[in-house]
Amino acid sequence: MSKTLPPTSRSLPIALIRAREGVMGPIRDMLSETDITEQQWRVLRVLSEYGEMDIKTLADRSSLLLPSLTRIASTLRAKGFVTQITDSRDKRRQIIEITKAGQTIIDERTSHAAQIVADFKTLLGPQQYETLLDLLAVLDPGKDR
Amino acid sequence: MSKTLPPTSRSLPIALIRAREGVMGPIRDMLSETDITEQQWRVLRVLSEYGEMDIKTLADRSSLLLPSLTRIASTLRAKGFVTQITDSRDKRRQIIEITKAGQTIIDERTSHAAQIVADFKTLLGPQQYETLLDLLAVLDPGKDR
DNA sequence: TGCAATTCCTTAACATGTTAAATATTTTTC
DNA sequence: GAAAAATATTTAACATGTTAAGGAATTGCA
Repeated sequence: MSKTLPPTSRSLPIALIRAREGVMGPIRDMLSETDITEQQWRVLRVLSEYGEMDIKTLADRSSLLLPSLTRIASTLRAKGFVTQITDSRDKRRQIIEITKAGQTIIDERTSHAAQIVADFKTLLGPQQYETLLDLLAVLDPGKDR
Repeated sequence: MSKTLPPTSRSLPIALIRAREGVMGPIRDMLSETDITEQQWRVLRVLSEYGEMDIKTLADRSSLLLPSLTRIASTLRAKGFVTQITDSRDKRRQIIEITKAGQTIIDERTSHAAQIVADFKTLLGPQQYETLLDLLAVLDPGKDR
């Protein structure tokens, strides 16, 4: 049983952070033309893909913590990109839905975003790209979702 | 040329975030026994590994942005885990060094941290663990460091 | 040499991450 | 059927992420 940490250059947490920086760079560049953040983009993407849902499910699917999402939802509401209503059957629940304006944000940039994804697939090679996603999924604490 | 985004469940940025959550979980549990954060731990680790350095190099090696590190350094200074002095030859430069107390924080938890790393290596298999680090390195924007 | 460009770091402002506590509503239990 | 337990969300407080601007010191070059 080793008692030595790997050099920080081979540290898994740091490697994950740096890889994320690398991937998010071009995406952030794309989003800089808009007034939404990376997280707001993610939320709109999930809403666009699945349709309306309660805020907890939304947090889970967009990998955000609830307190963050509460704030983000309020920002997106102010920008007119989502609506938020109280569920009539269970008044604890907040239901979020993407608006037409929100959907437009997604539609106008889907092609560009897809190109960025394609570039990374090319960079790694399609095979290794899939391998990477599979390996990352093993580390996902909520993979039983 | 596809114009469709992958489902968010197969999105590389999201997969990276979730994997990071999974890896950081046990590390955060470990750090919860202390009063330092994950980032503060990373900074102390780098300082312990490389010795004293200017704050910019430290930011680079610990994958933090300079404004964050300015604050973190000030926190660590207040806790007595690092010292910070102005370089006498180039008075723009701030030199950070880990203190004995800071080194103790690292030493007392290295074994536990190494065990966490070992567990992930076991989970993935040593082979695939190396593969994962290699693939992540390809995405690292600063890999020429 | 003197000043404009560059470099290093900090500050500012706002968004998100993270944990804990608070609030409101529903469900359970006796 | 009312108090207790559980659930869904928000609020609070503090740390970090991110981009832009500011301040101090050094460098480059006319």
